[in-house]
This record gives sequence, C-alpha cells and structure tokens, in this order.
Amino acid sequence: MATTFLPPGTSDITPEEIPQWRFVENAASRIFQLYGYLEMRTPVMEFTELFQRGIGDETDVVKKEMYSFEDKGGRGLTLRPEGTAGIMRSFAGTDVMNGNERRVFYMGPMFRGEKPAAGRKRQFHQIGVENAGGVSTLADAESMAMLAQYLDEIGITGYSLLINTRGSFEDRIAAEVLLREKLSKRSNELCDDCKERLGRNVWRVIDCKNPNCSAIVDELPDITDSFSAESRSYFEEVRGHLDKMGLEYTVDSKLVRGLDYYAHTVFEVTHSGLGAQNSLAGGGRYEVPVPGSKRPVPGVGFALGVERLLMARESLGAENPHLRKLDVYMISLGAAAVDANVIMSMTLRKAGISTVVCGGDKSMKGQMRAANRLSARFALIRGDQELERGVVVCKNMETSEQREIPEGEILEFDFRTRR
RNA sequence: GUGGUUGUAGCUCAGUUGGUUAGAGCGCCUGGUUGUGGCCCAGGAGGUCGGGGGUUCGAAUCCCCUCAUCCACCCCA
Repeated sequence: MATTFLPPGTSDITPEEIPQWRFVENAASRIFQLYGYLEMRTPVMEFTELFQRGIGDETDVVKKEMYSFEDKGGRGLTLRPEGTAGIMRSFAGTDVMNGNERRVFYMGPMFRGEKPAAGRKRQFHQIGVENAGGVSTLADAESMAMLAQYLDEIGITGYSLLINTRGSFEDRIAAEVLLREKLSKRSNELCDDCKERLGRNVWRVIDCKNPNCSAIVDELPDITDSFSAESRSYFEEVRGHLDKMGLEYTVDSKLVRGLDYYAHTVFEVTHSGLGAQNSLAGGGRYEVPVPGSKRPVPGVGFALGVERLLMARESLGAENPHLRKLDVYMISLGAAAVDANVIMSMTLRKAGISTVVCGGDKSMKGQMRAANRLSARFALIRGDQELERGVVVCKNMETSEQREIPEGEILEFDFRTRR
C-alpha cells in the first residue's frame, strides 16, 4: 500500500540496513578514541532558549527549522537541531572554561523542519565530536586530521576538505560593518534574500548561489585582509599544522557556515556522490553562548551526516557488512517435540547459540522453508522417532549433510564454526 | 516556504485514443515427496488503482482539491 503512515522526512532504519549503520558508528567510536575522545550522550530535547542563544536567533536553523513545543508545565522545549549546543550546555561552568580539554563524541538523531530532498531528512542522524576547551591551532588541525582518517577508514574516497577563517568575534563585528557598507551601495542588484540578509546576517550574502550576488561578492576585497594580525596568523598556524600532517585541503574564502557560534577556523567536507546536498561534514572553532553561563564555551568540533556517509559509500560501491546468520532453526513435528525443543532452545541460547523455535504447526516443508529464509546454518529436526530415541537430527543447511546427535551431547556440537 | 516529478498487489512496475471479471515479474501459501529448504513444475491467496469531489451511459485513464513521495530552490550534516 502506498499510504506510508510516517511523518514527512522520517524513515525507518530496517534490520537489513542496521549493519551499515553499525559499521560507520563503530568505526567512529574506534577512530575517535584513538585521538582521546570519549562518547557522551545528551538529551534529544533541550530548552528552546539554549538553541536560540547558542546557534543564534538570526540563523535559518533557529528562525524557521526548529521543532519547538511547550510541555505540560509550560516550558519551551525544542528537539535538538544539532549536537554542539547540548554538549556545551553540559560543560558550561566546568574546568573547560579555563582551557582544560574535554574531548567527546556523540551520535544520534537531530531534527530540522526542512523540506526533504536527497540527503536531507527532518529526522537525520549525526556523528559529531567536540574538543571543548581545546583552544589551540593544533586542536583545530587535529580535528580535521581525525575527520580525514575516519573517512578513509570507512572507505570514503574522493572528498574535498574546504577550510576558511571567520576571524575572531571582534574581527567579525568589524568585518560586518565593512561588508554592510560595501554591499549596501549595490543592494539594489542583490537578490531579495540577500537584501534581507544585509540587515541581519551579512555573512550569508557571501555564499549566496545567485549569480548576480556571487559576482558582486567576487568584486569585494578579501575580507580576511581586514582581520587582525592575530587572527590571520592563527589561520596560518592551522594551515601549517595541516601541511605537516599531510592533509590536502582547499582554502575557500566563500565558506562561512550558517551557525553564529563559529569563529576562526571553519571547515567542510564535500563529496560529489550526494546530489545537491554535497556536504558530508562540517565544523570549526566556536564559542557557544550558553544561558546561565557568563562566558561562552570555547572549543572545536565537527559533525557528520550519517545518511550522507551511507549515500557516499553507496555511490562508491563500498562493501556492506552482511547480516549475521542464525545458528539454529528448530523444527518440531508434533506438540511433544515442540515442548522438547523449547527446553533445548533455552540451553542453546545460554551457550551463545542463536536459536529460533517454530511455534506454529507448520508442515516439515514449511518449517524448512522458514529455516532457509532466516539463513539458518543448521536445522535441528525432532519428531516422535527422535523423541523416542533421545536424539535430534542435525542438518547442515549449506551442505545438506545430516547426522543424529544424542540429546545430552547437543552442546558438544560446534554450531558456530560449523564442524 | 516555492517549483517540478511520481503515487496501480508485500516489492519493482505494465495498463494502448476513457469501455465489461485491473495484469506481469519477484515474494508469499499449497501441492508435486507419510518427516526435509534452495532449483524446477502446477495451482492459489492477495488490489479502497493514495484520498475526496467533479465530468461521463461508463474513469486507474479526463478536470479540480488534498495527502504523500522523490528531486530542485533554499538551508545545512
């Protein structure tokens, strides 16, 4: 039936797909731990104010994409649209404020009320890392190195790493004034969206895809030149580390990113196998303002879109891990055999052997088919004859070989490695 | 939010200029083997043709609305 009773932009992750999800998740956990990161889990919902302050009131994400609601106590809550704000909320007021590093990674669902398209869902999944309190150019470069190692590890090739600097917050404010001044002169030539952005969010004009806007932006002097010497040398240092590490990257002066908390280094990984949403991962250095905290929480991190990782892997024809097969399917002929098999199934499972007992009154043929469908390695068959003699018939489903095993010796047979 | 695309069986899809009981492949069930799967053969079950309204003697087919899908814009992971 075509009626899929699902909220738009959501989908099931089926048992058949789970192995690929586990594959990229397990690899993330393994690689990130090599860099000293530990897993952390924060709530899927937070106070709305956390995102308004953290991500920025004027960002598109906050302005029009959040799933916000009031709970029964009248509290304004929001389903998290990204992972950084929650982590920083947790770290606010701790020693990370004094520059002590906390390296954590997370994975889980995020929610944004956008129109679904290729590589874009309303509930999507991110794997992210944060080096909170890690204020150094090395921390920036190292997160990119870790990202690259991870992508290599899961078999994603052909991506590009784009980097840029947004300067310090002070630089940004100065640059905004400058940008607004320059762009205002030609505001009548900008697209409607950019006219809007001019007032509240000048930076977004820079990466506008509209050809007219883009041409105007191209004529602007390099904004980076207006940054302080400190900001510029910070960026130079980051690039120096990247070069040392042997990472390939492209400096893209139009890379600005959409969240307000970024300052200094920003980066993005793009891939051609994704359709219009070509961004696999994005991140950078940030200072996240958190309600209740006097100072913003600093750090550097990135997030990857899991659905997009899987799309990229698929476009590359990457091998997917296969489903684990069932060890034993128990076939019973008659009620007495069912009872005996139920008891034996408990013994097998306690010994670590995955076992399914047919509970219905299917025919022998029907039960054999079921065993086949479940890709069982072995079928254990028991009817009146076997019960009487205290044995079970053990059939290797791949080779069709059959042998009898005395009931008491069932655990001596090695079902796992098929002996 | 805007634009386009598609919506027929569990799945992938046919269905000619509107015309009688809406089809195929795969899957599923049964039988061909008293208690033996996959391959083959025979048979069978399964459809509010996304939903609502309209035009017509008659609509899966034409018109309108609606919902959903996919894609693009936008935004971002």
